[in-house]
Amino acid sequence: MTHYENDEKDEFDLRNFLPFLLNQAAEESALEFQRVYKNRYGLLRTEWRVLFHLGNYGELTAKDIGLQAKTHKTKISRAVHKLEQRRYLKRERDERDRRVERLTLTPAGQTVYRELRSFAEEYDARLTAKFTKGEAALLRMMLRRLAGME
Amino acid sequence: MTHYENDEKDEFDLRNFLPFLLNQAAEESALEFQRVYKNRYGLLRTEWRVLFHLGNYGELTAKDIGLQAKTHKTKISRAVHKLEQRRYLKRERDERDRRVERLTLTPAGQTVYRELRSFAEEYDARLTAKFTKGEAALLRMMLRRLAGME
DNA sequence: GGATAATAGTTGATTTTGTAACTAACAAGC
DNA sequence: GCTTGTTAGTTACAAAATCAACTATTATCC
Repeated sequence: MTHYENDEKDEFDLRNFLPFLLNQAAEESALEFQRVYKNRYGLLRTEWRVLFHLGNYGELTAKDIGLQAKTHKTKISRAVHKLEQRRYLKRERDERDRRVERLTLTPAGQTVYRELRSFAEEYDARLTAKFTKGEAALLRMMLRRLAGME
Repeated sequence: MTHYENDEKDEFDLRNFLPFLLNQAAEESALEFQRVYKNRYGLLRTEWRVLFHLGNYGELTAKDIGLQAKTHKTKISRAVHKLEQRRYLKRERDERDRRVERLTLTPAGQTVYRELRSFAEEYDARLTAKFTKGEAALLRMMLRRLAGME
C-alpha cells in the first residue's frame, strides 16, 4: 500500500466510510469469539445466535428469533435443525396454532449456552476496556441507533 | 418476543454484546448502499471494494487490496477477474517481480467508481447526520480502534 | 548454483448462503 | 362453508464463500 494521492481535491476516504468502517470493526471484533464457537463447539454464526437468543430470552419461536436477529427464516430453520440434531434444543408444536413451534434449550444446550456466554462476557469486557465507560456507553447507543434497535 | 426473564441474576444481554451490536449496525447500514452497487451495477461486495480501493488509492496489487480490506486472496482474485471482464480494470505484470500484477482502473471503471463514490458520500452524510459532529468523529475513532486500523 | 522455502495469484471441491417455490395451518370475506 | 389470502416453517436449486491444493516466480541458505 503506497498511494495516498487523494488529499487535495478528493475528500472521500474509503477508510472513513461508515458502512466500511462498521464492517471492518464488526469482522475484527468477531474473530476471536468466532474461533471459540466454531472451533470449540463446531457452531456456525446463526447457530450460536439461535442458542443465545433461547438462552437469553427463554422459549421463542423461529420467527421471533428471526425478527430479533434480523436473520432470514431459512437460515434460522437450518440452524434450528442442526441444534436439534445435537440435542441442544427441542421443539414443541403449539396446539393453539399448529403452524408454530415453541423452541427451548435442553439441559445440554443450556450448558453450552452458559459456557459461551461466560466467554462472551469476558470478551465483551475486554473490548469495552479499549474505551472509557462513557465512550463505551455512547458507542453502544450509537450502534443501536444505526442498527435501528431503538 | 415476550420473555425477558433475565433481569435479576443474569447481567448478560445479547443486545449489548459488542460483536453482535457491531454486526447489526454494519448490516443495517450496508443495506441501502448494497442495493445500489448490486442492483444498479451488478457488483458483489468484494467487487465494489476492489473498485473503491483502486479508485481511492490508485495503482495497487491484489495483495495490497487484500491486506488493506482484510479480504482473502481468493475473493480478491475472483473479484479482479470479474472487474477485468467488465473492462473496469486492467492488469499489468510487474517486470521486476513477475509474480505481481499492478492493477489500475480503466476510464470506464473510473466512471463507475465516481458514480458510486458520489452516492457513498451522500449516503455517509445521511448516516452521520444521526449524530452530532463530535459524536460522529468519536464513533469513527472507536470503530477504527476496534478494527485495528490505527 | 542448486535445493528448499516463501510469495502472488489461480483453480477446484466443499460448505454455506440466498432465492423461490413449496406444504401445512390458520384467517377473512362473503 | 368455501374461496382467497396470510403466515410458520421447510426444501430444492443457484450463487457465493471457504479451504486446500496448485502453478509460477523469487528469495534463502548451504
